[in-house]
Amino acid sequence: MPELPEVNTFKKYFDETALQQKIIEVIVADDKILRNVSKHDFIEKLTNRTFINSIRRGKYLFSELDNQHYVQFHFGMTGDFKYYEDAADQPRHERIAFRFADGFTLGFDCPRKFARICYIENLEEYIANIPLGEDALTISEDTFLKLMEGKKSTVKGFLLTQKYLAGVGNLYADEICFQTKIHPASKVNKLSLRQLKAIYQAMKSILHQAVYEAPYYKDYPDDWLWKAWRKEGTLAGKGEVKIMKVVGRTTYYCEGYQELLD
DNA sequence: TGTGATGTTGAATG
DNA sequence: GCATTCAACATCAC
Repeated sequence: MPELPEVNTFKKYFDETALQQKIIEVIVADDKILRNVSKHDFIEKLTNRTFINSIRRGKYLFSELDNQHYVQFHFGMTGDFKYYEDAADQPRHERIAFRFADGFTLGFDCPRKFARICYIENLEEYIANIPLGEDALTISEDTFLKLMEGKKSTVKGFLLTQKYLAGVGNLYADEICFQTKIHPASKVNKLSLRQLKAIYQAMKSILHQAVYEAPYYKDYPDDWLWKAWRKEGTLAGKGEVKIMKVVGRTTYYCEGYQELLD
């Protein structure tokens, strides 16, 4: 699930459940998703600490501890939080869990272990050293246009590259292309300035709607490509929905409706 | 049974 | 060095 809007939902969930509570126990059932820290050190560093804040950038969630260090949560493809009291509610693929003083537990569920959890002592320095662009929700049009300038990659490939801008994933990239009537395999350097600006505007509008107006997929507007997602067929007045691979990712687009500039 | 999945990365290539 | 592509990662659902 987790692209920018979903991670934003995770942040809200985290803030509502985990902040300002003493962590009395850290459970590491599987240390595969711990990256720069050993299981032993992670447990030691977090036990008896308290989360006091969280920051989202792109698809990353950085949770601040009361010693000004941070825990990074990246959800990979299948990461999710679950806050529960009864052990029977423990998620099936819980890899890491924090037990709080109030008896509740925040579990990090992740069937496919593509998630990454790190311990960060200096957040600014850390972010400066990973290839992570500005957040897609707040990046300025000027910066966005400068980034796209002269790029030979496909539009979709550009939007998915987190070092350019952080937060757009496979499904939102398709939606942005659909709403701007641009084929996802079009080359960035073949687009007009008007089209580049349209991509920026569509990205802003789509992410904004998803973050602020549609907390669940089912709430998305009916005219989004999403509604036709996962099935090929005719989209009223817009043509045939087709599936192809672009930069190795499954891509939905509307043939004849989205212009291919190659 | 085989296939593919909403993400990232590091090696390979141009 | 830079831009870009692609296989690999681990597991499960269809």
